[in-house]
Amino acid sequence: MSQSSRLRQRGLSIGDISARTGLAPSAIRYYEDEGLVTPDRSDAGHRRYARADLRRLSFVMISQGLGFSIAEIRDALGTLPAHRAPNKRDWNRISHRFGTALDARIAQMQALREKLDGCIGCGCLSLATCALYNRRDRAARKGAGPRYLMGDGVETD
Amino acid sequence: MSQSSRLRQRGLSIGDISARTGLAPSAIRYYEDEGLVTPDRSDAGHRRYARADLRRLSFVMISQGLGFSIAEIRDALGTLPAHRAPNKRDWNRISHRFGTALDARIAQMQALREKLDGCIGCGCLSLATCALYNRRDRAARKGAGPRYLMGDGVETD
DNA sequence: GTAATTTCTCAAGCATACTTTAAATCAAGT
DNA sequence: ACTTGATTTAAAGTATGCTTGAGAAATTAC
Repeated sequence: MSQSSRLRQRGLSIGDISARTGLAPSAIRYYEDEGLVTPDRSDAGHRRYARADLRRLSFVMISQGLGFSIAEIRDALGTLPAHRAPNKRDWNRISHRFGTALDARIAQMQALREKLDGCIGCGCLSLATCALYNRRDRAARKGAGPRYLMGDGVETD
Repeated sequence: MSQSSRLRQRGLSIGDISARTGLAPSAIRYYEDEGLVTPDRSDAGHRRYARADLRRLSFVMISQGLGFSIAEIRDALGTLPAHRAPNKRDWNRISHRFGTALDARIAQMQALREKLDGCIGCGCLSLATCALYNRRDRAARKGAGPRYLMGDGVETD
């Protein structure tokens, strides 16, 4: 590791950030392209990150893990104060917001699960009449959307 | 619609299937490329579907809505009897399997939600130490994975 | 001082799940 | 018969979230 402890002139290098977050440098650069972090530049044009960016990026990782898209994460990060490092209170507010959204998703999955149960029971898996299968449910999915947290396969009982 | 009622010589056209399932012809062809349906061909090379394919495709739609990937759906369909039209019992079995997988996903989301709560409480959203943020959780996501059911944004409380 | 490592940018590639487009053929209606 | 509409193929495009590769410049290590 370059010299993460001395912090060089100003800030951490992308390698330091990569080592500390576990994110690949390419991913970190991609997040910058997407506006999730905006590091300074050294005289030579190398990225220099602030310590606060570590927390910012870990929020990104966590949110990704929770299934939120880059766009959603960008929006959430946009609510953080611009000219001072976010504090604990700021992060709690933003995390709480995601927690609420997560609850909504869980509730929706449970609702679908119950509908599926209904379908299993009545054997109606036939379309037009099936409660699982209607425009509302399908129209609710927009774009390629965020990824699933657990891509676990279908396990047999 | 061509002549869906008379069934022509043998089976339904892709247009009939599209009209009945709501799927775009391009999607239906794509599902064929992916091995989810294997229609016959007319003398001229046009696809001819059996009635059983309607149920098969609605299963695909429902499963997609539940967040399963094409690969998972293909695997599940692979367990259906090959040389007779699947009956109610077959569909129930396969649906039940997906229901179980869905339950597992819900449970995992709830676990993550609880971890997030813990993080909000302790303000630990800092990385290495955060329970939400570890290789296990992240490694569990494979590939681009299936899409979310509801791409609903983050709503404010 | 020199070699090895890191970083830089930009473009292209990969996976998933499709849609769109183009040019051609087939089927249906009148 | 002729026109309109449906279907065919293969290839390319779209969106998301990155990774990989190439070539060059900067930095670090010895």
